[in-house]
This record gives sequence, C-alpha cells and structure tokens, in this order.
Amino acid sequence: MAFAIARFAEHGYHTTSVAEIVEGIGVGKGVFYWYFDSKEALLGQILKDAQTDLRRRQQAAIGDEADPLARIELGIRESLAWSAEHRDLITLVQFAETEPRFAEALARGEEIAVADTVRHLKDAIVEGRIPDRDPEVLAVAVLGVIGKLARTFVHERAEPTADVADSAVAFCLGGLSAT
Amino acid sequence: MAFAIARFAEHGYHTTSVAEIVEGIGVGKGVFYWYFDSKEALLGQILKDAQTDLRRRQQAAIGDEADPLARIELGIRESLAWSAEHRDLITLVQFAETEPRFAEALARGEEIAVADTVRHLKDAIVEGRIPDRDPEVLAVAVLGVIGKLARTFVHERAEPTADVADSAVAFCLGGLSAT
Amino acid sequence: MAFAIARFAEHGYHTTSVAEIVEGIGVGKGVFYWYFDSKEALLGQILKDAQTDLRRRQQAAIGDEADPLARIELGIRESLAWSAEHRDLITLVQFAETEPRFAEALARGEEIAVADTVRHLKDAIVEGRIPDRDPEVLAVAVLGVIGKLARTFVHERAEPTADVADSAVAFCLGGLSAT
Amino acid sequence: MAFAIARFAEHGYHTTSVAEIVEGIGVGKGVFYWYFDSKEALLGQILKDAQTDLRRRQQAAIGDEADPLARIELGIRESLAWSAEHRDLITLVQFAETEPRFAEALARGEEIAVADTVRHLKDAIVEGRIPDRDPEVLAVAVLGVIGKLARTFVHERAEPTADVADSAVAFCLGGLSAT
DNA sequence: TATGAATGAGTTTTCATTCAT
DNA sequence: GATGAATGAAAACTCATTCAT
Repeated sequence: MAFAIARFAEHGYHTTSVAEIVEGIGVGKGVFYWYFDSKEALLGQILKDAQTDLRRRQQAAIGDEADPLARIELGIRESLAWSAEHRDLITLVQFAETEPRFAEALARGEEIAVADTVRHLKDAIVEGRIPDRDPEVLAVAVLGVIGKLARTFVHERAEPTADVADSAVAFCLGGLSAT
Repeated sequence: MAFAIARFAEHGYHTTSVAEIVEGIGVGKGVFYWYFDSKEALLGQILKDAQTDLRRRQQAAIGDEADPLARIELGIRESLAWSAEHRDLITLVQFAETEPRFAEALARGEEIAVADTVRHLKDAIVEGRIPDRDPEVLAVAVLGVIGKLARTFVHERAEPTADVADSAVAFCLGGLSAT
Repeated sequence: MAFAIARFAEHGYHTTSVAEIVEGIGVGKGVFYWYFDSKEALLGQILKDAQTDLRRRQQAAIGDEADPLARIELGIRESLAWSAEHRDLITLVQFAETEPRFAEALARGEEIAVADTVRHLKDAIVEGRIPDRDPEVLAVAVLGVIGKLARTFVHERAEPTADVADSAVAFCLGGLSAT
Repeated sequence: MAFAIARFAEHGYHTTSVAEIVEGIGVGKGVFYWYFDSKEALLGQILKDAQTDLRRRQQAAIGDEADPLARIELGIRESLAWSAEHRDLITLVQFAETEPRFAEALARGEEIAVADTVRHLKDAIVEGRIPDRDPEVLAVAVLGVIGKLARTFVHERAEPTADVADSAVAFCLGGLSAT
C-alpha cells in the first residue's frame, strides 16, 4: 500500500497500472489480487485508512482539553503535522473527490471531520468565545485553510511547517472571532 | 467543450471517453480531433480558459477600488459567484492538480492568483490595515477558504451563495486581521 | 502527382495521408477527389505513367539499332539514366510490388519489359552472339542488375552515373556471354 | 512470427492488422503486446532474424573454401536456396526498404552483405582471377541478380531452382570476368 | 501462496472519403 | 470548380483481471 500511495500520488491513479505497482515491489500480479479485490478496492482501502488515521491522531492530540478554541488549535496543528507526513495522501484524497465512486466514501469521512469541528465551534459559541455564526460554514472554512496550506506549503520533507502552522492558527482563530 | 466539462466533472476525466463525448453531442469522432489535438489537449484548453475567465471576472469586479481590503472582499465575492456558475470547472481543476501533466499548467495560473492577492495584502500591510505577516501564506489561506467553501456549498444551482459569501468575507478579513 | 510521388517515396505510401498531399500543394481535399477516384487510384496512375514513360524512353534510345547486344546496352544505359531522374518512382514501384492490389498492375508492365529484353536476347542467340540459355532468366537477371544498381548508386542528384552505367553494361554483357 | 510473416507477405504490412494476426493464431490481442512492443517492433525483429539467418547459412555453406570465386558461387547458390525457403521474407524486405523507419535497420544488414562479397571480390582481383573493377559496384550487381531472380522465379515451393541457380552463377561469374 | 502469460473489452487516435456550402 | 468540416470504420495499443501451473 505504501508503494501504491507513492505511485498514485506521483503519477495519478489512472495513469498508474497494477503492473507498475506489483513490478515496483517485486511480486506477481496474483499476490495483488490476493490482498485486494480490485485496483479500486485498493484505493478505497487507502482512503479509509487515511481518514481513520488522521482522526485518531487528532483525537489523541486534543485529549481532554477543555477549552474549545484550544481544541481547534490542537486539531489544526495536528492536521498540518499529519499532512506533512502524508503529503501523498492529500493528493490522493483530492483526486478521489473528483470521481463519484470514491467521492461517496470520502463524503462520510468529511462529514465526520466537519462534525468534530462543529462540536468544538458550538461549544465556543455557547461559551461566548466566538460570535454566533453558522458553525458548519465556519468548520468548512477552517478545513479549507488547513487543506490548502498543507497542499501548498507542506513539502515533502520540509521542517518549517511550524511557521505555517502558527499562521494557520492565527488566521483561523481570527476568522472565527470576526464579527 | 461545455458538454465535455459537464461529463468530466460528473464522471471523471479518465472515466469519460472521447466516444462518450462525441456521442453525447451527436457528432462523429473525427470532428473531435479536428478541433483538439487530443483528449489531453481538450482538458488543457478547458483549464486555461477557466483560469483566464475567472481572472478577467475578478479584475472587472475589483475595478479601480482603492481600498485593498475592499479589493480582497470583492475578489472573494466574485470568486464565489464565478464558482457558483462553474461548479464543474472547480471539480476539473481539483482533478487536474493531481496529475503532473496538468498540474504544471495549473501552477502558473495559481501563481498569478496568489500574486494578485499578495499585492492587495501588501498594500493593506503598508497602510497599517492588517498586521505584518507573510502575505504569501495569508493569500493561500484565503484561496483555501474560497475553494473549499465553493466546493462544499456552492451546489449546482443553489442561490444561498449570498450567506456563504458573507461568512467567507467575514472569516477571511477576520483571519487577515488576527494578530 | 509530382508532389505525391515525392512524399510517397520519402515517407511511404501508407504513412502519407491525402491530407498531407493536398496541404503540401495548397489545395482542398475536394480537388484531389476531383482528379482521382481514390488514393489507390493515384498510385495506380503514377505507376502506369512511370512504366509507360520508361518504355517510351527506352524505345526512343534504341531507335532502329540493328545489333541486338547494342540494343541491350542502349536499354541499360537509358534505364539507368531514367532511374537517375526518377529515383522516387523506383522506390514506389518497389513498394507497390509488395501489395497484391498494386502488384497485379505492375506485373503486366514487368512482363512487357522482360518481353522486350527477351526479344533482343533471342536475336543475339540466333546470331550466335551469346550462348543459347533461357532468355527469360537472362532478361530477369539483367533487370535485377539495373534495378539494384539504380536503387543503390543512383542518388538524387549524383552525376557519376556514367561509371556505374559502364560497369552495369560490362557486367551484363559479360554475364550474357558466359558459357 | 511465422504467421505474421506469411500474412505480411500476402496482404502487405500495413494492410494486415494486429487483430488479423492474433485472430489467425487464435490468441488474444494482449499476448501480441506481451511479446512485442509494437507492430513495428515485430517487423523489425522479423527482418533482423532474417538477415542473421541468411548470413549464417551463407557462412556455413562457404565454410573454408579457399577459391574466392568458388566462395561467391557457393554464396549465390545458398542465397537462392534460402530464398526458396523464405519467399515471404524476400517480399517483406522489399517492402521494408521503402519505409525509412525500417530501411535504416536494413541498411546495416545490406552493408554487411556487400562487405562479405566485396572481400571475396578483392581476393579474386588480387589473384588475377577477374579484372580490376570497383568491387562495390560488382557486389551490388551480384546481389541485384540474386534478389531479382529469387523474387521472380523462386515460387512458393518450386523445385526447379537448380536451373535458375546455374544460370545465376554463370551470369554472375561471366559478369565479373567481363573486361 | 505465488507467478506471469493470457484475455479481450475498451480506449485513443487516424484518415480515406463525402458533401453542403 | 473548390473548400474543408464532418463522418465513422478501423487501427494500434492498454490494462484490469483471471487462472493454469
């Protein structure tokens, strides 16, 4: 799977053949179809694992932090850190969203991510920390900032993610607080 | 081209065949290759036209507005309005970014979009309207918000774009002003 | 036709499209089909004209020469001279022989060429100038020498055909006289 | 390959499709591309093998014969015998010479064939067996006789090759000895 | 378990030919 | 007489998937 992720991200899903993948890891085609029902199933598995892993990481990072805005900040930082480690997956998700058969599966994960953020935002609104605006829109805006910054600045092994993370946090918290 | 854009966005670029396109518009296969060198060239042309059109629209909307933050607001609103009218193109761009051969061409357009925004941001910083932070990062964050909101909320013929636009503007200006 | 001959010889018959030809001479496709029923008919016409022209030239060169071996020598020299002027046609004939639909038409021309030579050879045999061997085989051998030398040494605008012609004549007359 | 050779020779290279070939031998289309990179590569391989095989046969036939003219005679007879067994290849080579992309590869084989013959001729000249004329032209003339006779008289499974071979040898040796 | 030759439907692309203008 | 856009059959080639070994 690791090899497939790298190839898909580098060459594109459709332009990477199963032959290329099995050749790259030095096994026969049969072994591929032993582990995956199809090429499509492989990508499905990759996407599912990615979403699961990111969410687990975010939850672990947030822990039992009580402050909702602090929870959002921790989520943002963890998302960027995860993105830095999994650049290829970002690309793959972006592609998968453009084909209906994959988009469907992704939509559920996206909903969960939005729901997580919405929960924090509602808490913050209730506590009077941020003005009362549609939390769903705000959540999507935050995810948009993170995703785009991840795609643009989090290069393969670049360390300076810290600066970008600071900016991202400031921008998002500022945006959320705007009246 | 209009038909191809719709099909590509709906079914995916690779999963839409040239046969499907020409059949859909009721012409022979040869006519496709009379107007386009290849399927790849068709998408290239679509992307190029899209970027050109969006930029023209933004510039027209901004006009000679003197206030840099107002220019950014106008740009955001126009981008969302354009996105509402060209949902399919948003999807196509998203896909194209994931395949190297298309990504290259897109990169130039993206650079221009960022540069446009950076110019406004620098003006705003000089005028003391927003704090002095890396304008490139801020510009990308703004584009991230717009893109994600466009993809998520600007459904095919939904009118309520106005609300989302208000939120987007508030969020972005708030984010830019954050210290 | 001159342009088509050049293109066919340079790129091959099948790899040269009608579009290429009409574009090269700056006319529309319609005009091509006004003068020729098909691409195949064009090549057929070219081949026919070529055979006719070569034969006319040979007959003119031979004139009313009485000596049969002198007639053969004149024919050889004229063939090589003609080949020098029509290198492209040599290539085209060579190709045409390899496709049944063209080969048939060529066969008749070839038969005539062989028959012409055979007549001279029979005269020479009757006069005791050369030994009595199968004149058909001898004729073909002579044509083989001429054709191969033409293809190999008679380059586009090379003058030194004279040397080659001398060698060809000597070789052929020697070969015919061999016991 | 054997089937392809037969079809190409019978119908022409361009007018024989890959589909026709695989259908003829009762396999799927993919198997063709498993063994050959392209239709072009198939012909390339056929031509290469043919040249290699013919040369091997000639060398075997000539063995360590000391007399240069005897070597040439053996070469001529072996070439005609080989041609009788591989009529189709003769046709294919003839076609291949008319398309630049194949002609290039053939040219090297032809050079070798000429060089082989030139070597014998030079020996014969040094030994005073034949007059001192340009051995390259003589070699090409000999190859022309062999090729044309092969194409014309060596029909599919005709036995009477012996007569033709005798004539060919006589003609060529006579031609070489001509002053 | 593992291999990789084989399959064949499906894809992009070409191009001789036609015909409305 | 000319044009060149349009046609669509046919070609080369790809590749996810299968299965005998």
